[in-house]
Amino acid sequence: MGAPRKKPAVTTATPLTEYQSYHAIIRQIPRGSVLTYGDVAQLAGRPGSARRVGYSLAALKDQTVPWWRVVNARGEISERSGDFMGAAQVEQRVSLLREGVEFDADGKLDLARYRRGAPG
DNA sequence: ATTCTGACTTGGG
DNA sequence: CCCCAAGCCAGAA
Repeated sequence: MGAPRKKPAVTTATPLTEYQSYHAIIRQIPRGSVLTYGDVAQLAGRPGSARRVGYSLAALKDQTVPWWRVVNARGEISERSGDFMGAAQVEQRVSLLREGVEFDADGKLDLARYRRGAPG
């Protein structure tokens, strides 16, 4: 074929980075509901990459992402590194409490109840 | 280019 | 209930 291919005149839409795809999913979690890291990874079509969902949140700058609605598979708020006195964990818990999510004495929430798509 | 790092999950003992 | 090993793989240095 004739003309050599050149660079597209207009920048093609950059595909979402993996992190952005996780953030897009997290943005859709309704108030008062949660999703686990594994759920987010799976919904993004990357089962097995749960860990990286957390990493994507650690790198988060976009304030519109409700990061506090993501908990681990045991219904707990995960610890992060470099979190002085667990301040970030407290912040997450308070945010969820404000949305009506209740925690038991062990600091765990009932996934069967609050996980997005769960009854009740 | 290469190496190191995780806000996790699952399965097995 | 606890602890551990393996799997995951894009970013950051």
